[in-house]
Amino acid sequence: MQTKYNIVKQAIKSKILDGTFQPHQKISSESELMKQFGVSRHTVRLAVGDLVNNGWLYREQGAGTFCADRTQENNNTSVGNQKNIAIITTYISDYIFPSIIRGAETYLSQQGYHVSLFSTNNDHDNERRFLEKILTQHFDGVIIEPTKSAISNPNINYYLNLERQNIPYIMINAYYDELEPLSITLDDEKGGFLQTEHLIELGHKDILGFFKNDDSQGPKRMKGYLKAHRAHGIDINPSNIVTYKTEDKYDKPVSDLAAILDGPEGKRPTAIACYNDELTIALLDVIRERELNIPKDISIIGFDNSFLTNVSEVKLTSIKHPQSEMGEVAAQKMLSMVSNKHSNGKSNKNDLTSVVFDPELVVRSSTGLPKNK
Amino acid sequence: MQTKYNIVKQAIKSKILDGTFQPHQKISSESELMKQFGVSRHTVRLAVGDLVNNGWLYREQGAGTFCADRTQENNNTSVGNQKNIAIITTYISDYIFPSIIRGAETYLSQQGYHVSLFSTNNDHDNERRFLEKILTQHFDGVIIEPTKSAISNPNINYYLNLERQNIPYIMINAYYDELEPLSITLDDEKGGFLQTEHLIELGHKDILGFFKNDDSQGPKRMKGYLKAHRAHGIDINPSNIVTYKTEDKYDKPVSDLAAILDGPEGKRPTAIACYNDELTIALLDVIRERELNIPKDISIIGFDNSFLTNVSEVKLTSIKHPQSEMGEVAAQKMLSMVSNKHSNGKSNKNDLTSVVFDPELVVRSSTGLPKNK
DNA sequence: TCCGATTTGTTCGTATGTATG
DNA sequence: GCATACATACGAACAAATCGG
Repeated sequence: MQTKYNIVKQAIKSKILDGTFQPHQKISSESELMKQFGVSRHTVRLAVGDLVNNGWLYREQGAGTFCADRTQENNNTSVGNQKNIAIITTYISDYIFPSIIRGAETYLSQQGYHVSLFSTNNDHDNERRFLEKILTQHFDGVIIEPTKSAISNPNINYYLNLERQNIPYIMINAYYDELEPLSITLDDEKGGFLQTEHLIELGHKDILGFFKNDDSQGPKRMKGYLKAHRAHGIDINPSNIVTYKTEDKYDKPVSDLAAILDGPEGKRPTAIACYNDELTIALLDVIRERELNIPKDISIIGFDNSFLTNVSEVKLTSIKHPQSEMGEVAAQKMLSMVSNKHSNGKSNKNDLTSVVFDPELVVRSSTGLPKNK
Repeated sequence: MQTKYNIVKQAIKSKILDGTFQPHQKISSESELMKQFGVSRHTVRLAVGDLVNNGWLYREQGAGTFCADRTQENNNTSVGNQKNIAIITTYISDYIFPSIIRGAETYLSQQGYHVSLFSTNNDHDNERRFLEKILTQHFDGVIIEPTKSAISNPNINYYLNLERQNIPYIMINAYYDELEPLSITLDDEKGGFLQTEHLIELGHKDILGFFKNDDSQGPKRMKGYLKAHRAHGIDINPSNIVTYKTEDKYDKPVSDLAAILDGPEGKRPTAIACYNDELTIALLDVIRERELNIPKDISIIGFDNSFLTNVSEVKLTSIKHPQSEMGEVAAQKMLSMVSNKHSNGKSNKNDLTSVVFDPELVVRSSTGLPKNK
């Protein structure tokens, strides 16, 4: 329910949580807020009044409204033995995310932790909402997959606030470079390299590459693609690289491939390297429609070695992603960070280093020798 | 300082303290208070709003303002704003479960609830462990998908204990018959009927049916399969029914189908009705290996209308399962049960009835006319 | 010390939206 | 469908406290 006073309320709360308003600092006056949000004084007072009631602000007649100091309000911190870990991912129900989550959930659950899941649907606003929730309510730690990790993140302040409040967080799959956080990732560049090298070694020289470019995995995989070409002394045709954003994933790559396949036959690529298996499955339909045989007419390789490699008539060659293992490792690290926090200080330095998984090539039937070889 | 709203406030508070207003009793309406004290509505709302904030009253739109029950609000003061709902399913990361969970999680999260997930992996011991946790720690409600709902449940006592402790629970997908709980399900029998009837109407008379038999959905879908045969006056070949347990789902149906397809051609069924899409995808491989064309040589129909209907070269005809909608409805009902508990008693009877979703047939390319027709 | 500008506090009026019974 | 009751929102006025000059 989006009421005006609620919008004002959330906006003020956000500014407190992201550190714009520091404790005991004066916030905007009522008349300023009226202008800012284009609402009546009544509405502003409702919003501010709510926040005062919940301990976020305090008012002083004649002086102004001030940010409250919530530093040690947490008398309820140790609500018994209720330990909470949050997992934030872009999606929870799609593709390989369920596997990653399961790996973490199983471990955390066994260790007696409560696990809360949130999915940002690749939206920074949602990410902010959840970070606010974590800062507000009591959580012992967060495992987070960054949203749109390739572009600069508007919620950096919230992460810094997590650090200030001593709430440990771990990033998986990717990380925001500015933060240099503890992270559990796959070596995406090497993965992209293995993908392309496999095709090159089969004899392909004209390899179409599809890469998502709004998370940081995409550019890294593309870098591997380029490196493999260079390492084998093969020229790269710039038009062989197609990039797309998450919101276009259902349309752009499909129509781009269709255009290429319907173009002059001589210029048709003999192989395709895909950002992931999900895209590969989508592109299969384009190839089928044109009655091209895989891998005789065209080879195609996926990424992540997900369950999707196995659902179609063509079994996909792919690159192994640790999936549930990644989740489990993240969970283990998280718990050792949580216990370190309590035992205050030094610990196994082992536990506090980032992990980079090594990708492996898994060959199935979607890749083969090029036609004219 | 005697402000008008303070006078009103004190007067109402007095009536609560001297027992004029008993817990859950409706107090005077805002317009009545306006008359009584000769003040504006705004002033009344200020006074009442303060009392609501301090837990003396609660308001219900359209109904009135009521005296709160402050009898055992002791622990509530600090922990009270942390609302916890548990979701227990057999799996969290597989198949359609992520979608169901997402539907519930999104709604509960929006309403400010804290959601904890647990997966039993179809094991009664795990189910018991989680129920113990819920009984021990503070949870406001549970959304649960029964584990092995077809066979008698060893944890019935735990459910009865939930009732005794006044912790509301809702079952989704299936329910333990003995408990007669509030449940959100799909009409599985009708789904099975639609599946089979679709094949019969296409002209199939020899229809192989695969049904899981350790959850209650399986037998119901099978019942629909049988009913459709009877409704169309078609004899049922007993050997056309294959049942399997969850732990055999990767082996038994596949080997059984292989044996049948490798048998005498005359006795080969012309169509297959599957317990769900996941099984359907697995069986596709068996059919492909024998180079049979779908749907020309054999039709196959799935169940749940999951994302798997769309990943293969053959797009699966299936039966629609509400998935995320089921989760959301369960979450809504859960919250109205939780709030009823607090306002103690009467409520919309609407909210407290079970929901049975109506399945729909979704036709794609995996079903067609039988060969000799 | 007083003034005036600013800021929050109290109070009234009015209107429309939405849930309940 | 209708009356009732609470929810949201705009406008206006005056009071009381604060703060810099």
